[in-house]
Amino acid sequence: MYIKVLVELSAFNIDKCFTYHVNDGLKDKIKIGIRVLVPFNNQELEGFVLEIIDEVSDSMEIKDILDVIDSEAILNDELLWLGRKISDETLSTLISSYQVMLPRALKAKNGHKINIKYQTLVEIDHLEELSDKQQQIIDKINEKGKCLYSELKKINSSVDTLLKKGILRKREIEEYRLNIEDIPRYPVYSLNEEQNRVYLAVIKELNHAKTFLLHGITGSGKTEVYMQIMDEVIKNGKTCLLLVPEITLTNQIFKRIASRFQDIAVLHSGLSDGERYDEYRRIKKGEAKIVIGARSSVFAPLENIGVIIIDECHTDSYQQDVMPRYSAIDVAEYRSAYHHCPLILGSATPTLLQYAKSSKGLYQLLELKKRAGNAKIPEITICDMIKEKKTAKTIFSETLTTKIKEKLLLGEQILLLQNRRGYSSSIMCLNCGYTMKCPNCDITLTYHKNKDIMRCHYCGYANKKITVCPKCHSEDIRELGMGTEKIEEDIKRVFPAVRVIRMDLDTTSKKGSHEKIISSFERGEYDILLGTQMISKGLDFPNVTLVGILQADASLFIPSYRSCENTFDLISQVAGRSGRNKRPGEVVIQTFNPDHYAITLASKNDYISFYKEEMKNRLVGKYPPFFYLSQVIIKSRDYDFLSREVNKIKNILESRLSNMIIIGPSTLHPFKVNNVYRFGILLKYKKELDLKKVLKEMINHYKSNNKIKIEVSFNPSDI
DNA sequence: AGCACGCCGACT
DNA sequence: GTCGGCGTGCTC
Repeated sequence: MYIKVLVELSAFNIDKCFTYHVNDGLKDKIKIGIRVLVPFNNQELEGFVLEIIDEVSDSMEIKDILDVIDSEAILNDELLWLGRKISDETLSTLISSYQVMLPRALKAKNGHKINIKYQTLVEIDHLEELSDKQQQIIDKINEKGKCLYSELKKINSSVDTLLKKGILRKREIEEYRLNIEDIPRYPVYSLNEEQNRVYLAVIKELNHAKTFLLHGITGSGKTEVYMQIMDEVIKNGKTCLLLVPEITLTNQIFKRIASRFQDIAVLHSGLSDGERYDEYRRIKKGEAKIVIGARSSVFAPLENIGVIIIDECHTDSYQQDVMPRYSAIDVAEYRSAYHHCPLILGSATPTLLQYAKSSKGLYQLLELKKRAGNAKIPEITICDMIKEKKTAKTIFSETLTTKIKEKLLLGEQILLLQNRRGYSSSIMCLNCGYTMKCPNCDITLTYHKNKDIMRCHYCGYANKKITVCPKCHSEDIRELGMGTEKIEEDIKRVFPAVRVIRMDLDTTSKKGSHEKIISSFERGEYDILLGTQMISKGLDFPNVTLVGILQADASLFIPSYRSCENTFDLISQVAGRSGRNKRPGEVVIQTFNPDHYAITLASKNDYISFYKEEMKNRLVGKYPPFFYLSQVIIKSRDYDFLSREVNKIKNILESRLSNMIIIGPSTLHPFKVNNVYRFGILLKYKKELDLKKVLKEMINHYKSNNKIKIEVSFNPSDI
């Protein structure tokens, strides 16, 4: 018996099956989709079995596999197919496409072992005449149905005697590490007319692979609609997959859904490897009816999927920006086709591309234009910081300061958004203008005051803050710009009695800290939640009646064709956190550009006008949705070699691709990450034609050259 | 001569 | 990715 094995290494030149021989001892254990251990270039590597064959034709040297790792296939037919599809569509290695679908415990990778935990269950085998003490044990088992050995042992030690006599027997069962604490009860709302229309439209298509765009303003009750659809799906004996942008949201949404449904699994980056593996096994065994999770949960090994829902579908966290550069939304479409089930994309601010697709009829548009219940749309004030600047001594305008004081008196809560973490955005010498940069990356270091270090937000490099300029030896060093850390300091200065909690990448790096911050704010232990964009999406705090956006311009002037869209999204989303309950909400937007259309239209909650306005710019600039925009990324540690090669690549692309606007090569930002230099070539096109073929050949041509790496990012969100 | 280091091709 | 083969260049 011979097998074709895809080994664990992700490089284009070995991303193919290698043939191995299986000796008779291991023959019976071989299945397609399991992992095996194989010798490979004087190493031992793990790999996936993709094919089983009886004979080999030519006389190449074939080695024996060393061992079989799994008893059951970890890649089923659907996942095997999905992996091939993703690798074809995104020009990623096949192995990376399979690895990304699996929890760390099941990836083909030699080294780390993540165990399954077991518990010992005690069951009754038969009955006999027993002593009182012994009878106590039997009664306990009868009462509870099943009992753990450890529990019984606590009652009295006769359990061991009973086991020895064979009256009781032990059985090992798998233990799941994730413990769900008490789930609060959430009310079941009946759908209003608008919601009901959406519900019925989806229900009608439950057996079809149809994609819906649910455009519902913030607070319009999308979650309730999702739940009622899921209810119907489960009644039909099928399963549901719900994707949310990040961990912050998983827990909040999880609690709401868990209060109504059973058999839910969660998958997100906040879980330990062990917990994640447990959740994965529960799903695989069919014990979970609903899976809630972030991007990679789109690969959850659910069978018989009845609906896939992607909440906040405009979010760029559904795009992975390392190999395989897939979009969870695309993958969801593949799976919806496979399972013949609907896919619902929900958002208050769909991307222009998504909305354009719905106007073209590629997605069926569903709308929710009213807030659910009696909640009102928040009142939004735009605060012109040019006028305010004259009087204000802090980053807080007078308007915002007054409103914060008001809300504090009323005992209501406030959300403040500052989309930049750390203390200051950079450190500069005022004498010579020198700014501190990361030695590995082409990026200015951010000052973090509480640890008194300067940190690179790309590679994590950290160093003590300088007091003397390394260039001119001046001691006139200043911090420029403001991050959440500095704002927190400011808040404490301006509002001394206020209880403020900060939520950003730095305060949420510990496991479980997301949940801690959110629930303590929810319980009213703090007045103000200050954070980066991680507080902007989906959170639902009934007592928040004021949202302040401190520097709304920050996202407006980053050099991206999507900066206006991003600004509009951010304002709309965070504004939507205000006044979600009985009391009306307010929002203050601080900006130096009070007349910018992204800001004025967001303040009026006018998505359609923004869409129309922004579409004009996209047409003029030949940007999506009018053109596809993709990027060829070329990386090397060798700067000279790279700069020569990128021009060659551009020339080849130009000669091979017609009907395409080719821009570049230009340096990516940051140019250098972890001592690897990076160039990008932009491709704008209306029709793909033979783009993938040409790019595949390009990758093929360079695959044996390990000095240079080429990757392609189709429709990336970050340019 | 002896070996450390970098480059490069190959890996079933 | 990482092993080994080979060449270069430095040191004993």
